[in-house]
Amino acid sequence: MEIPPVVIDRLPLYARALAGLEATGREVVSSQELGHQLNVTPAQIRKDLSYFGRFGKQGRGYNVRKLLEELRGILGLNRQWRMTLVGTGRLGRAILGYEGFGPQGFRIVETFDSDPEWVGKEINGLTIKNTADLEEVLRASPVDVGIVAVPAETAQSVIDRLVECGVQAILNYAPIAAHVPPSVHIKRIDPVLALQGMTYYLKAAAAPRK
Amino acid sequence: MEIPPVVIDRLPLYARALAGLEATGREVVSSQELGHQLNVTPAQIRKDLSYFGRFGKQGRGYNVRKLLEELRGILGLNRQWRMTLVGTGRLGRAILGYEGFGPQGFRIVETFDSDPEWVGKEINGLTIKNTADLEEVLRASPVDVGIVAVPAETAQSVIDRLVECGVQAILNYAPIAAHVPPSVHIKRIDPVLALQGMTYYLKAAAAPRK
DNA sequence: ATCTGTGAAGCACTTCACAGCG
DNA sequence: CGCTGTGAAGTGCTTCACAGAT
Repeated sequence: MEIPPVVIDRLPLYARALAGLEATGREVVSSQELGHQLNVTPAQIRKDLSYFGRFGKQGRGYNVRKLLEELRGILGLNRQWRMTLVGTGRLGRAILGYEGFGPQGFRIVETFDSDPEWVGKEINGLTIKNTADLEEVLRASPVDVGIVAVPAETAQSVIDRLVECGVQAILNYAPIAAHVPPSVHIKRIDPVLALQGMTYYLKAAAAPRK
Repeated sequence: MEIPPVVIDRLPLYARALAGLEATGREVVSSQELGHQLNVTPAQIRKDLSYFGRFGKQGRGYNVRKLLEELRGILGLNRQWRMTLVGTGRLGRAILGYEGFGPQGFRIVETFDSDPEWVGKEINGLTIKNTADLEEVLRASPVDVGIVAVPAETAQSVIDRLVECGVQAILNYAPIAAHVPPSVHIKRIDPVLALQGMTYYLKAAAAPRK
């Protein structure tokens, strides 16, 4: 069956909430309660889950541990995912230092920069390699995900090369709308776009200028 | 007229592409070319713009400078927006150092932390204030946007307090689904969710484990 | 001849509403 | 009796297709 992409995007949200509930020792949860916690309608949650199976018990709700395990299986969260970071500028180094990836099974195992000043240096236990050697390094040490944190001008070419290396998922921090073949998944992390999408609604009620 | 939210989210994308074209001296662009650059159908672009007016010339396309100016006006990108950052941990400090906000008119003018170790210290020319004094500080120095970079446990309470201070837009880096009144706009920046939404598609074709 | 602006058609996602099970 | 699972109805967004402007 073909699952709507929006559904896939909500599953990690459910998984995270369930992990929180499990940590508190909660055993059962209803779609109503989960929905309230996540700002999602209960019907939406039930419909989303119904694409994958029947995980609940009528009259009771969902077993927290069991549903979490199911979602982890569906999303592939039970594995370790190998990632490469390209670009070790300010932003790239912040990504390298981000503590949020590891606990969720995402590990940066290779990192690249094109500045000779940085190549060979070590950050967080990783030696920065030369972007020129990307293909060679990734051939010996394949990764599942590419993280792009290079300037806008070089981002598309870096993405092309990652795709050429067989990388199927890319997290793009560069402010460009990248082109990738249909088989490759790419998501943009772009705080400026997020802000600009909100200012539209603020125009009328802007805080007094100082 | 009520504009679909997805339309608003695409406008900043158009504005960015137009700014790029303007920088190269381009005077006219068609919906076809813009769409090709951004992976958006030409019809979508024309429809989106038609919510706000008739900016193009039939047979020719859109004047780059004029359309960009229109979009800036619609989105409120011609102003300076005052922001506050709450949380100066690793992530918060990276946000403070991010060079992408300033050129787009977004300026962090107040920053807070609850750790006495950090309060009073100066980063990037900003003195870190005590989160306990949030209300007092923002009363004297109101902001348009709040950026939340505190741990998950305290994020909701910080968001509540920002809302109480009249902040109408929030950029949330904490891994929680926050609750805000309908009048407040909030967007999540969450690379882990983004990754988890892609691994679903990778499960089948994962790179060989090392 | 070309490209916009736009009603109308089409598609995708969300919500409803209720049968059925625990 | 409560809560799931799910067809069917409803909603909102996208794409089509073409009249009309230059």
